[in-house]
This record gives sequence, structure tokens and C-alpha cells, in this order.
Amino acid sequence: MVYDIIIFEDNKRLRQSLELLLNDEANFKVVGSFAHCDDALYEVEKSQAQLIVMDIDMPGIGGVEGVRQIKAYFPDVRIVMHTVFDDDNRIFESICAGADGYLLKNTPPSQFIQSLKDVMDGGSPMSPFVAKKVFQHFRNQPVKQNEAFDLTDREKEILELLVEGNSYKMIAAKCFIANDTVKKHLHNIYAKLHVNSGTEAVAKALKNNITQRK
Amino acid sequence: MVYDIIIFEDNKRLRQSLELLLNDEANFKVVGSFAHCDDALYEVEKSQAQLIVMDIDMPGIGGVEGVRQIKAYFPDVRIVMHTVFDDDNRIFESICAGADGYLLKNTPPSQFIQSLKDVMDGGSPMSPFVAKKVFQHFRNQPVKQNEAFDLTDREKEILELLVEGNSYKMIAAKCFIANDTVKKHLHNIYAKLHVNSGTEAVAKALKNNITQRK
DNA sequence: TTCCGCATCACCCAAAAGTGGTATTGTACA
DNA sequence: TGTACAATACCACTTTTGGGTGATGCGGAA
Repeated sequence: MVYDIIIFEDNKRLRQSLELLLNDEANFKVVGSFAHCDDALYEVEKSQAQLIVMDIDMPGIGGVEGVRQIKAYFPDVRIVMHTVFDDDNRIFESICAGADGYLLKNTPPSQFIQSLKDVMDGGSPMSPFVAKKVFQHFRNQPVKQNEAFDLTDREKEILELLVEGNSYKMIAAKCFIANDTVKKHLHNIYAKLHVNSGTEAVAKALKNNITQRK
Repeated sequence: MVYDIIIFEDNKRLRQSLELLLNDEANFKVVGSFAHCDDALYEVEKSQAQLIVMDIDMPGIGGVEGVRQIKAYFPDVRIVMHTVFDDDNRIFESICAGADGYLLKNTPPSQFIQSLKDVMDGGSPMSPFVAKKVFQHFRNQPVKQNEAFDLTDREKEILELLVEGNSYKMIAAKCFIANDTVKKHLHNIYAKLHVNSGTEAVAKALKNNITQRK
């Protein structure tokens, strides 16, 4: 399998180095390389490339906006960011824009090639320092905890089934218990959640992350 | 620089393979390997290891809890998860517990070694498929753009009220329309969302962020 | 203009949801 | 060894819901 690649990179020498590096690989073929991505949509359309290496800091529309545009029209094209920036904003903006990977320019060539293969295999390669930022971001997020509603395991299980859209009867069938028992459980659940209907309970369960996850 | 490593891994053969692999590297020295991490704090204290390779599924307290404990007492020890699990919960739990990297067991040895070096250099290596989950998580969080259900403004308004826990009657009162009209709207909404109950609609609305307000 | 989508309302009817009891297990706990 | 409670079940009853059918007015598009 040979993948057609487009490179967007405004540094001419680096752009040419990348071309050489990638064309050297049997699996890759550079079908276009450009110093800006203002005409990215046209170029992607014309070349039918499957993979894009995208710099961030370029004249005209930046790489992040480029990703957004390309992904909007060609959601299946894989895009790997390749940049010197490791600040949180660029990273998260790129990810949200739809990038499939984020590699810093200090990535060794062999690693770079491997990462591009990874992305074509459905993975999302990330330089370790970028990943570090992501880890920190996660840890800083306020962890929504199961706000002591004192639900028993059985109650959580039944609430879970309700959230999944099951009717009383379906819950009863799936739990091998009587309809009335389901009713009773839900009645207790509603009391504990201080609600009085299934819709409210579902809303509260989802907003407060009450899940049975193992 | 030689780093002292502890391995927690309940599969004996894999544990021994890891020992051989890591001891083969000039930079690494395995100073302990165990089939469970119940005594992790003691072992880390005693050996003064700087790096830990941690399985998740082990008898006794699992790897995630192990990470939590170790990080609480030895925040500077680096911990890399090494597991077959690529489900969202384990990944995010591990990250939140304080893991510094997350590698799947199918990682090739050379890559594995490189990743451990990366983590000692301050990075957070992550297998591409793990990173993919993280990417998806990011994209699902802030995205509020899910217009795909073709709800009219009025329908969104009424669905919103339903999500807030209002009954048909209450919605009717708040919108100054008849109960039957509310019923009709919700009927249409259910059809558009491909559901057939209020609870399902609420779940779908919340999961797809159809809501307008914060 | 005519037609269509949207919002509105009405009526019938069956099923589901929700409320209030009572009661029997089994288990954990002090 | 008694108490507490979760889980189960049954009964009676009311309210809410959801499905179906149909109709009206209104504004914009064909």
C-alpha cells in the first residue's frame, strides 16, 4: 500500500528534506508540497492525497485553520501536525480542529516515519512532550466524582439501564426481576436523587456521571 | 545515567522477559519485579527506584490504585502503564491517577525502550491507539455543533425543557401552549431522534449536546 | 397562487410510569 | 441475637405518556 502525501511547510529547506525523507520510503509518495495552505482544499481535491503533513506557523491561513477546512470537506484524510510549537493552545486547538497526530520537529526521522505509518493504521501518534501536556490537562480538570447519592449497586445498575433508554419492562427482563421490583427500585432512586420522573433521573445521572463502569 | 526500575506484572513469563529486555540496556537496571503491587509503597521506598513499569490487571489492588498510592507518597517516581487494555476508562483513570505514560503490550521492544527513555526525559509516551482515544475525548468534549437532527427552534426549546425535568404539563404551561401541542412536538422530536420515550430523548440530547444553554 | 413546513389544538385509547402500601427473604453489623 | 437494610415481590390506584388521526392558520418557496 502506497500512501499519497501532501506537505504544507513554509520553510523551503525543511520542506525539501521531508520530501526526500518520505519519498525514500516505499510506502509513501509525496504528491505535492506547498509553502502555505491557502489553497489546501483545491490541492487535496486534485491530488486525492490520503495523508497530510501540516506545519502550524505559515503565512496566510495557519495550519490549524487549514486542518479545520480540510477536515470539513475531506474527513477521511489523515492530518499530522508537524511543528516546533509545544504550547498548550496550539496543541489543543489542533486536536479540536481534527488533527490525527501531533509531532514536534525534533522527532528523529525513523520515529517520524513510524508515526506516519501509525496514523495510517488508525492510531494518533504524539510526541512524548505533547502527550505530557495532554496528561497535565487531564489531571487539572476537575474530576467529576460520583456525588454521594448513596445508590446501591443494584440501583446504579438499574439507573444505568434507564439511561440507556430501556423501559421498565425491558429493565425487568434484562435483570430477571419483576416489573414491580424495577418500579420499586426506581422509586427509591428517584427519592435519593430528589427527582420524580425518569427523564429527570436520566438528566441528573448523565450530568453527574453516575455510571456503573467497571 | 542509570535508572533503577521496578516492574509490577502478574504474568511471570512476561515479567521475566521485561527484566531481560531492560537489564540489557545500559541505562536501565531492574531492581525489583513483583506479581502484584499490594506492597508497592514498601518496595519503592526500599529500592529507591526512579521508574516503574505497571501492569493494570493484577490480583489484589489493581495497577491504577497502585499508581495512586505510589504517586501520593513518591510524586517524583515515574510510572509507565504497560497493559493490554485500551478502553477509555482504564486510560483516563490511569492518567488521572498520575501515570506518566501509557503503553500497550503490543509495543515493539525498541519502541518500549525508547518510550521509557522518553519518560525519564520528562515526556509522556503513549501508544498511538491510546493517543487516539485521548484525541477523541478532546474532540467530544467541547464540540457543541451537533445540528444533525434537524430539530426546529421550537422543538429544541421543548426538548430543552424536557431535559430540565419538566413534565408535559409543565412544558405546556411554560410555553403557553396546550398539552396536546407539547405532545405533538415531542412526538415529532422522538421521530427525528429515532427514539420512543422521553428518557431516551433526554439521554440522546445530553450525549449529543443538543442543548443551547450552559 | 398553490403547496409545504411549522406550530397550534383536539379527541380517543392503550400502555407505561409513578404512588402508596405490605411482606418475605438474606445478609451484614453491632 | 436483634436491628437495619437491600432486594425481591404483589396489590391497588392515579397520572402521565405516547400513538394515531385529523384539522386550522400562517408564512415562505415553487
